[in-house]
Amino acid sequence: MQHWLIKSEPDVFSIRDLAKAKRQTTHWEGVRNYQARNFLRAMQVGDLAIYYHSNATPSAAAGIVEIARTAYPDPTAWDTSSDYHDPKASQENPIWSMVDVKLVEIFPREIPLDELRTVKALADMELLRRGSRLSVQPVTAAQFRTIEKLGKKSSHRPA
DNA sequence: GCCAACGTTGGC
DNA sequence: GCCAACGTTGGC
Repeated sequence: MQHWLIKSEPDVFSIRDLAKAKRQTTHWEGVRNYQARNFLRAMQVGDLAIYYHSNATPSAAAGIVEIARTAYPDPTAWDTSSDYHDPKASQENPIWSMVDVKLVEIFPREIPLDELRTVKALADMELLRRGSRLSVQPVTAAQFRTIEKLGKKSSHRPA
């Protein structure tokens, strides 16, 4: 099984919006970067992903989702009324892909970016690289487990 | 809202 | 194929 990290701006679609969605599942539409798209296409049903809130106050790892459907054409690409419209895309040549993701859990405690940066086990993560903008990225199983554990911790204080 | 870093576009 | 100009991302 593979592990991933996907970014969403909570003002656009937060993990709480996902919790309210039908079957707690949504289409991961709107990816318009080739590297990110190729990662979407590599996803398998059952893969797990960290749900990261970008452009947030603060930006933070917010929970976990699982891949519920492998990549298929993203219809917003050829929808002229969509914010994600791409004039080069069409039904015959979709160009862009999306997957379906299903909520697994909202962390009891969000892990802010500031804190992620202090964790040695996460030092090599793409997310933490200076200038990194990739919205869909692989993480190692070890990195995934580290973030999962941090999310369960109630606080920094001893229990 | 600012702006650094990055990806894409298009002229040549 | 180079690279300047432009648009976007995302932290702050």
